Amino acid sequence: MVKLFSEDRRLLYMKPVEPTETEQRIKEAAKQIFLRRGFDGARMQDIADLAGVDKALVHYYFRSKDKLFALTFDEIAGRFLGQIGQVLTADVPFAEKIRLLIQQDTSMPTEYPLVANFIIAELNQSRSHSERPLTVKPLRDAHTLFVQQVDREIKAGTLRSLNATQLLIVLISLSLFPLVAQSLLQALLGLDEEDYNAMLTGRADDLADFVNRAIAP
Amino acid sequence: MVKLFSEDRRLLYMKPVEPTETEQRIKEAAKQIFLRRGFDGARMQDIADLAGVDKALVHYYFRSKDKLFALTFDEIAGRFLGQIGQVLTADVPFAEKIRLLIQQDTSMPTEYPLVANFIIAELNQSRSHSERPLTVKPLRDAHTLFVQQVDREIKAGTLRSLNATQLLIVLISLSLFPLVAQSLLQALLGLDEEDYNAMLTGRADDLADFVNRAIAP
DNA sequence: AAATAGTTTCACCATATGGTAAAATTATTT
DNA sequence: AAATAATTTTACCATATGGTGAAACTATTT
Repeated sequence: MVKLFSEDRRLLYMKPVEPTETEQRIKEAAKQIFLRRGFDGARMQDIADLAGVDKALVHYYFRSKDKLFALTFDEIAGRFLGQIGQVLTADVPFAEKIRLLIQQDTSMPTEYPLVANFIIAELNQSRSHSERPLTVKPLRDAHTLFVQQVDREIKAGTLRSLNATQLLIVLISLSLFPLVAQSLLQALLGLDEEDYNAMLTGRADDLADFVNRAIAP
Repeated sequence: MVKLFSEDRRLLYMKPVEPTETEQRIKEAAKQIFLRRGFDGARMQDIADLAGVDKALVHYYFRSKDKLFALTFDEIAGRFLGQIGQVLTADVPFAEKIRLLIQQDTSMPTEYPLVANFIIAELNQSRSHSERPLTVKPLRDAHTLFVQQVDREIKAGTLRSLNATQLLIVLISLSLFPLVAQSLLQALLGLDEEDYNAMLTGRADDLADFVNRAIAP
């Protein structure tokens, strides 16, 4: 039996064999480093160190920094956007959906703000997006669904007439900005991290109430 | 007459003589580069090129990348935060203030999103803030004033009872997030830059209306 | 005009960094 | 157990990058 592509299987664009444990460790390390430092700030050496392997191994498994980054970015962004999309398309009453959207973001593991921030920062550097709009595709569908639901509710008279897309932007803004701009807001409000997080906790209900008042017929 | 500090006057922490035209060009170039690429992505060479001078001159005037960045950051952040603070403390009716807050952000020169983004990104890298909380001081005052105004309005019955700080966060979120996360939202909504900007334009009135409904007694 | 001070350019350095070839080692096949 | 393939380590390389000293040049003083 002939083995094609020997010595190089990690580079193929087909699902390779089981990912080694090493490979996983490197991936996880890459995630941590890229998340915290961004593409430009990340060092292949740091990733290797965190994974406890030699730098050459990182290249062995992922070829280049760009490739490793692309992979990492897609994974992070995919999960993140998937979550948002899921809520957006969830089959729950509208008022509840608002609470969910906001709550999910403000009650997430510590990593979440990093994630939101990372995605936005790297998208803005246009390093990641242009070639891979795929990640965002499911979100676009979510958008469509959301607009439909809003329009339905408007027709049903349970919502005042408004632009669904604008509402969506409002909701995402309210839920994500406090995470993305945590450092800025902390400074502005004069809060340390603990106080700030305390302030975010339990905010969902108030915010949902806030929004519901604004969109009531 | 003895001249102290010869050959080195640019490095003193006292207001030096007139800033040279060259010095200004370098500062402006630094602003552009740092704004677009961030600290890690910025290259001293690029700054020099953009300013049309030799790289050594950049160091002559500003010593190190860190120093140049610190200077640039303070200037950018100072102006930006100052603007927000100004609106926050402006002596206008409350409803109007909301419109102003939102409008100023959505009707600014193209540079504005970059600025907001830059500040948040660099603050998050904690590269800039910890040593220089100064920049944010005026904003803290603005915060205090804003809270007072809201509380006054609540007592006067023109506002329903709510947490002023939370309201402030809402307002800033609504105005800044669409700028900060433009790339993300564009992708999500499937809009190109032109469409996106069109969507933002004229949004202020609707948003003000939105908020006013939410906070009406 | 000589001297001094300030500005700009040139030629470099040291180090950091992404990346690689090849040897060494450890599975896996046959 | 030989042979083959996959993994890991070692020792590098080329280039990019922040930074600097000194020469060259231009203003300013005296």
